[in-house]
Order: sequence, then structure tokens, then C-alpha cells
Amino acid sequence: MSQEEQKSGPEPRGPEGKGAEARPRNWLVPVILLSLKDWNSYGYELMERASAFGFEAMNPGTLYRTLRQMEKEGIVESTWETSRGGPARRMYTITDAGKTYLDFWARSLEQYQQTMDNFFRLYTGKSLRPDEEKKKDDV
Amino acid sequence: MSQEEQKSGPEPRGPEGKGAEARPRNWLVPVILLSLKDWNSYGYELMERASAFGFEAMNPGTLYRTLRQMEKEGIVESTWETSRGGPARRMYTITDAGKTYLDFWARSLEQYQQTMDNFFRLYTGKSLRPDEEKKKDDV
DNA sequence: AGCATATATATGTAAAATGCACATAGAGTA
DNA sequence: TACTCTATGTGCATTTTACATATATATGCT
Repeated sequence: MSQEEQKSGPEPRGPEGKGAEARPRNWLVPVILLSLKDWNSYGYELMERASAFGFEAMNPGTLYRTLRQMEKEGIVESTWETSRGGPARRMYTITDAGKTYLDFWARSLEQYQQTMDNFFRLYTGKSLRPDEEKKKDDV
Repeated sequence: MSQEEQKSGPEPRGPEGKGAEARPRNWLVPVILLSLKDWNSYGYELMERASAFGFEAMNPGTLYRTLRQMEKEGIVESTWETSRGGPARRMYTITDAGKTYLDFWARSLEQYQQTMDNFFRLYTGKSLRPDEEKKKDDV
């Protein structure tokens, strides 16, 4: 299989544990909403906030695209701010729908935290089926 | 396509908070690995385990595809089990690389838990910049 | 003026992850 | 035979994420 073409293979998770990141999907959206809940802001600033949140260096493109997407969905709104030196900023505001969304997300997060606690308990030694003490050798 | 053709718009996050799920990405991989750490198993059974983990109904296709992928990556291994009535099962075993990967993931999870606690603290009222009490009206 | 740099926003493209529908097959049983 | 349960898999579209690149405004420097 020297010249086998892998048309859709995801990046391999190496034996060294590379790529083993326990990140949630779509993290950016709630982080942005949470930021905007306190103060209106714009892309460039939000980017710094996001990375302060424990993210590795964010790619600008991803953030800006997410913002436009969020506006299309009605969870944020924007206006140009030009009354200043430097390039114009697109100032964002959270909408009511956005607040609702954030609340939903937060509640979902709570539930998810439990699931993770669960995972961790199992990881640190507890058996998955305590009643049925099947071990590897049993197979 | 009478007026506008939306060629690649993600599903809108409605004002009702639909789709606001705080799921992690790639959850399936660590769950499978954790299961296999205790007992060898096969797809059909692992599927039940996964849903017991707090997932909504798993799609078989996704699980089986993930398993094959994981094998390609060397974090699990499989053999056919035919010594039984019923259709053959592909029995999976976790490899050393798989254990390493799981350990990495678990450590990453710990870190991530902190990030989420952080998020929650901010969400439940704390200010993001306590020193600089900028409010919305200030903008 | 010309040029580099910092700020600021955005698009194009591809890879990776996810979801959903469907295909295959063995074994038991009505 | 036909139906159902167990078991594994492929195809395809959509969604999410990553990476590279493009544009524009202002400031400072030579």
C-alpha cells in the first residue's frame, strides 16, 4: 500500500498523546457573549479576551467570521465606530436572544460538568460496572 | 433558489437557545479508551456505554467510524471474534499508545475544568476587569 | 514622500468532526 | 420463507476549525 490515497483521514492522534485536547466545541460563541454581556466590544479586543480565557493563540479569521455569523443569527448586533483615530471598529452588542442563548449554554455547561466529573471518577480507578467485576483476562 | 442561495451557512442558533450545547469535541475517543482500559469490548457494546455516559442517542455509524480511525492511529487494536452464535464481533483492545493518549487527555481535561470554572464565575456575576468598572452606558 | 508597523476587519480554501441515511450480513424464530 | 435482533460498516452533506492571505487606516521613522 505504498501509494494509497487517503481521501479523508483526520490527523492521526500520535502515541505521544499529541492532539489530546479536551476542548469544547464552539467555545468561542459563549465566551464572546459573556464578554459582551458586560461591555460592548469589537473583534480585536474580544480576541485578546478569548486568549486570556485559556485559549491558545486565536486565529483572527476564525473570530471575525464567528462574529459575523453570530450577527446573522441575531445573538449580537454591530455598528461601525469611526469617531476615533485608527481603522474603524465594528462595535458589537449582545441582543436579548444572545442573553437567552448564553443562559441556555451555561445551563448545558453545568450538566456537562457532571458528565466530566463522572469521567474523571472512572478514570481515577473506579469501575464502570461495579456489580460485574469483569476483568480483561476474563475475555 | 428563488432569491438568495445560502451555500454554506451553519445552522442558526435561534433566540430560543436551540443548539446551545456545551459538548466537548472528540468526546467519543476518550470515552472509548476509558472503557477499553477496563475490559476489551466491541462496537455495539461500546455504543451502549457511551450513551450511558450522558450522550444523547449515539449514531452507530459515527462510533464504528471512530473505532476504525482509532485503530489506524494505533491507539486501539482489533480482532474478529467468531467463536459464538450471532454475527461476528470486532473486539477492541487498548494499546500502550492509547493509554498514553488517555492520560494526556485526562490531564488536558483537568486544565479545561478550570477554564470552565472560570467561565462560570464570570457568568454568575463577577466582573471581567474588576479594576476598570466600565459599563455599557460608558460606551 | 516612502516605508514599516500596529491596529482592525475580512475572505478563500481545505481539513477535520459530526449527523443522518442507508447497506450488509449472521442467527434465531414464527 | 420472512421477520427481527445483533453487529458492522459506507456515502454524503453539513458544521466546525485551521491556516493563509487580502484590505485599509493611522502613526512613526528616515
